[in-house]
Formats: sequence, C-alpha cells, structure tokens
Amino acid sequence: MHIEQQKIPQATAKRLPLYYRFLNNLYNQGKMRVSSKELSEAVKVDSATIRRDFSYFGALGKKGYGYNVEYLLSFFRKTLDQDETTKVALIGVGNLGTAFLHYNFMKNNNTKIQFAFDTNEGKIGTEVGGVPVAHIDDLEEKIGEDISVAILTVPSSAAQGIADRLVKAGVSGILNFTPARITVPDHVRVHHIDLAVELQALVYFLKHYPLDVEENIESDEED
Amino acid sequence: MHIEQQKIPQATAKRLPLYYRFLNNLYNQGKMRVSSKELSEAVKVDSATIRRDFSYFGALGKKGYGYNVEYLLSFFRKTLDQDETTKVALIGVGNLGTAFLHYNFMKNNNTKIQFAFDTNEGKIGTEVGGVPVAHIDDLEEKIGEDISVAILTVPSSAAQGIADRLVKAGVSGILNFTPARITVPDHVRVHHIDLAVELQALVYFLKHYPLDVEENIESDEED
DNA sequence: GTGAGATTGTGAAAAACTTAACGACTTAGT
DNA sequence: ACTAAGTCGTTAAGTTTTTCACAATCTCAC
Repeated sequence: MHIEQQKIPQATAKRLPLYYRFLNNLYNQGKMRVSSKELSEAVKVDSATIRRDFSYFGALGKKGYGYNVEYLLSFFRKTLDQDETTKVALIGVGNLGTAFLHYNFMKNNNTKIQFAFDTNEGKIGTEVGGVPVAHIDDLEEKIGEDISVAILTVPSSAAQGIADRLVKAGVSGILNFTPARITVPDHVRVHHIDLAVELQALVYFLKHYPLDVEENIESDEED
Repeated sequence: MHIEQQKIPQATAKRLPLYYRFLNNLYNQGKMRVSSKELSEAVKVDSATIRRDFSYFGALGKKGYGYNVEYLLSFFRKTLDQDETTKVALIGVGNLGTAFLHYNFMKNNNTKIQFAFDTNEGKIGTEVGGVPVAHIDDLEEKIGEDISVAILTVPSSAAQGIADRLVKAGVSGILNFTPARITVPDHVRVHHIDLAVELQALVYFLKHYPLDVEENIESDEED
C-alpha cells in the first residue's frame, strides 16, 4: 500500500501537521507565496530546518521566489493523507475528553472522532460536540475494523485496562493523556501527553536554564 | 541564586518530572530499591538512558544494588525544587481549562494554580477545582510578582493578545494549548502543546512508519 | 534584457541525543 | 571467605537533528 519513502526523519514528521495548518491559514488569507523565512516566523521553527524538512519531499520551492502556497498545500494534503479520513474513538468524556470532542477536528484535519465512551449513565446516549457517547461496555462492539486510533482521557487507574481492550479490539495507535505509562504490544504505537509533566518541565527550564539567550522548545515533543 | 550545573541536556530535563512521579509511586508502594531496568519498564525509557540521565547529577546508585528509592526521591525533590511552590495562573476556563483545574497538581507537584481567568460572567466569582475564577480584566492586578507561569487555554484568536498582557504583567513562562504560535520576547519561554497536531502526528506515524519493530515516541514535545 | 536582490536546496559541520558495552563494585548465597 | 549474579557509571560509538553557509537559480524593476 504505502511505498516507504522512509527517509523522513521523525522530527520532521512531527512538524508536518504544523506546517500544514499554517499553510492552510495562509491560503485562506489569500496569500500566494511564502518564503521559508516568513513561515519560520509564523511557526517558530528555524528557516533552514523548514527548507530541509521540505526538501525530503523533493524540490517544492523556487529559488529566489519561495514556495507557492497552493502547490505546497496540495502536496501536503496528499502526503499527510488529508483526503483519507482516519476514524478515532475517544474514551473518557470528562473535562479533557469533552474539550477534545468540541475541538473542531474536521476543519483542516484528516481525523474524525466517531464514537466516545464513558461509564457515566447520564452521558450515555447523548451527543457531545456532535459525537455520540456510548457505554464503555460496548467498546468492542462499536470499534469495528474502522477505528484504528483511540484517545485515552480516562482516570489513570483505568488506563491500562482500557488500553488492553483497545488493542484487542484492533486499535493500532493510542494517544494517552493519562499519567500512566501503558504497556502495549510492539505493533501498537502510543504517544504520551502528560499535562503535569509538561507543566513541571516548563518550570524546571525556567529555573535552571539561562533565561535570556534561549530559544523556545517544542513539547514534544515530545513534544 | 541557582548555581548553573548547566550540563543537563534538555532531553534529560524533560524526563525528570516523569522519573520523579514514578519514584513517588514506588515509594508509596513501599518499595525500597529499584534498578534502572525496572524503572525502564515502568516509564518506557531505555535503561541506559535512565542511568545516563541520573549520572548527570552524580553517582546516585550503587553498583550491584540499584538505587535507593527514598534517597533518589529526596534528591529529585531538591533538584526539581519540589519544596518551593511555583505559582501559576490559568487563562480560559473552558473544558480544557477546567480539566486542568481539576487535575490534582499539588499532589506530587511543585506547582499551584493560584488564579483562573475568564470572560464568562457566569463563572466569575466561582471556584473551579478550588481555584477562584476572576475576570480577565483583572489579570494585571492579580498577577503580582508572585505568578511566573501561565497556562493558556483560551480560543486561539485571543492567544496572542493575552500572551502580550501576560508578558507585560511579568510572566516568564507560558504553556500554550492554543493552536496559535505566539510571539514573545526572548526572556519568556513558551511551550506549545497542540492537541490537533499531536493527533495528526500519531496518525502520520501509523501510516508511514513500519509498525512492528518500532519503539514508542514521546510527544513532545516537544512534543 | 540586464543586474541587483531574494531565496532555495544541500553539502558539510556541529550539536544533541541514544545506545552498546564493559570494568568495577555490591550483594547474597553457600 | 568465595563466587556467581546483578547493576551502576561511563567511555566510546552510533544515530538523529539542527545549523551554517553558499552556489545555483529565479524574480522583478527599470
């Protein structure tokens, strides 16, 4: 299916969605061209890094001119598979889960949250942000072949148990917002986003790193 | 004030809060000792990396034995300034902001959200997760010398404007959850956490990277 | 057309980070 | 006391990522 160009560094891959969104903004503003320098100021990534990143996909720009916004955008749309929607499930309709559900993902995005799950009877059967909420007992049933990615916004004590069920149900990627580090088989990819850690890391940097001649850091970045 | 040991790599610094939390868990479980291998399995970081990380702070372990949990914990407590609480403000009491306010930060943490701000009259004067909500017009007044860090969970259109005000009010670190990339003076540190980007990056990795012989990746975070 | 100015794409160097490997030391069992 | 097994701390190697710096090329105003 996918021919592995396989050269793109992970650091680059992580920046692609960011580039994509800003290019989209520029396009909507009617901008026709953009230089790596301009883009650099907008996304806060060094311009040489941007050029290097783009160059992995070939020569997308023109010397002395910059990049054609529309062309670049359509190129990224293909590359990021923006045409093909990835279906997502969200587990745990608490505050964080609700925030996600209200996030307008379909705009500029190739992902759609198809179902949300919770244990709270009051929420089941309702819709949050246009997404139906089902009982978590129905997880296996509703996650068909379709859904390959899950967002985990449950209490951390429930994280590993749910993760096991998700994996068994066929999910191959999990975005884990709980502080628990979950264990999964090798073929499943987990990205951890730990709010408390992010805050503490920021505080640590403020206290221990020279404040003045310092660039910003992407969380994950992993950021 | 702070003697700059200044050798600790940023990648290491980002992992410290993670180590700290897991050590705390172990301690609460009554565990007396831990090896880099055990810890590795818990936090999903290579054991050599853990040993290397710890070694920046000196010889904390014993050969043939491992690390004494209590000692390590007390060491990290000092290093991460866990005794000295950093005061934080949160701007934007939406779903995401509310999630943060309910997060029990004080537990295992050196940060305390002192004030929250919003424009919604219904919320002002109430408490969310024990934190008083004030009107955003009072931001400058309430952020005294005290508060050095802000969490930004406002709509992205408001992000830059608020950021400017925060900087003027003396904040030196901003944890930005909006998709907007904000511009700040050099002496202010911003960490971006972009939920949509995280999700898209995960999807991209799933589609383009060999699924089987692959390690997990920490977001951020930078990222 | 021409030339000054802009900007890319990339080779090469540097920096940052991770991992392997192992000597040295510790523990614990006998 | 001796030994086998375990584990650290670190040197060195490997990998990944960023950055510099500049030739090549293009644009645009005149």
